[in-house]
Amino acid sequence: MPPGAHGRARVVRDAPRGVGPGALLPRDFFARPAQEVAPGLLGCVIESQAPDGLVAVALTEVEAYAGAADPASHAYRRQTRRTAVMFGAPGHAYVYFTYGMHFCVNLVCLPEGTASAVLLRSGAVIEGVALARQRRLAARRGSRGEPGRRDAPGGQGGGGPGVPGGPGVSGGAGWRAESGGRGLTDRDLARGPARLCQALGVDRSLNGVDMCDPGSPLRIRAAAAPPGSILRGPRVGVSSAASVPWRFWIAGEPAVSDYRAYAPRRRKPSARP
DNA sequence: CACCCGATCGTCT
DNA sequence: GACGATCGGGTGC
Repeated sequence: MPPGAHGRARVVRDAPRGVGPGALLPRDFFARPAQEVAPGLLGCVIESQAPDGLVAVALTEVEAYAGAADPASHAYRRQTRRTAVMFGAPGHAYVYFTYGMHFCVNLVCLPEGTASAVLLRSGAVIEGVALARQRRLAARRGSRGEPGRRDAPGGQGGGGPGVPGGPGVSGGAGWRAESGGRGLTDRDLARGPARLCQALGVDRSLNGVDMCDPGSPLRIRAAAAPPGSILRGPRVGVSSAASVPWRFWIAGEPAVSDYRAYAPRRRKPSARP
């Protein structure tokens, strides 16, 4: 069973009418419910313009969150300081921090005063691959000790996984970086919401930025997914409304999260005497 | 490959 | 005081 096969179903969507490929998506594109916007975002390109360079990612997987109508949404109960951006104007980025170490980014939908958003889950890096890889590796080091060890020579002797001429899904995907790219394939650069943010250099400082502004550090350009390529299924890691099929992805794309049904974590047993 | 677990902290109850 | 819209490393089959 391929990733995300659970509950999959084909989706027919309306292409972003009147928006030529490469143009920034207009704000009114986002002034609709997230579940309508979401499939239209697949194939579109997120551009991150930072001092250290440009990274562009073509979206392959997204999830819709319907605010007040959706128990799984951060905006389900009421507006808080954290979720304020979701209640603002459409076309802006809602960035949140989770698990004490990761960022995730959403695109705000519906007009101001109402909350709805699309979580960007995965993408394929189509520009700035070297920078994206550098950021991913840096984040990896930072999260877990091991500060030293810069490019331990060690050689990748051992019985490396090899995988020389495997049936590459999209050409040469799957090759590892020569130095230090231990196990980090192109496919994994922006696969998963937190990894996507790492690759793009997205953090708290970008919360609220306007994705429709050409001068913004984070922008989104129109592009089409292959016709008939969009599938949908339940959202990942969602504890409520788990059966709502508001996760959308591009069929056959390597850069899509593995499907994991929600499972409550076990709590640390209280060591009481 | 499947499953388990630890890291780590802002947010809400 | 719990618990995530997660990730990555480890273990064990």
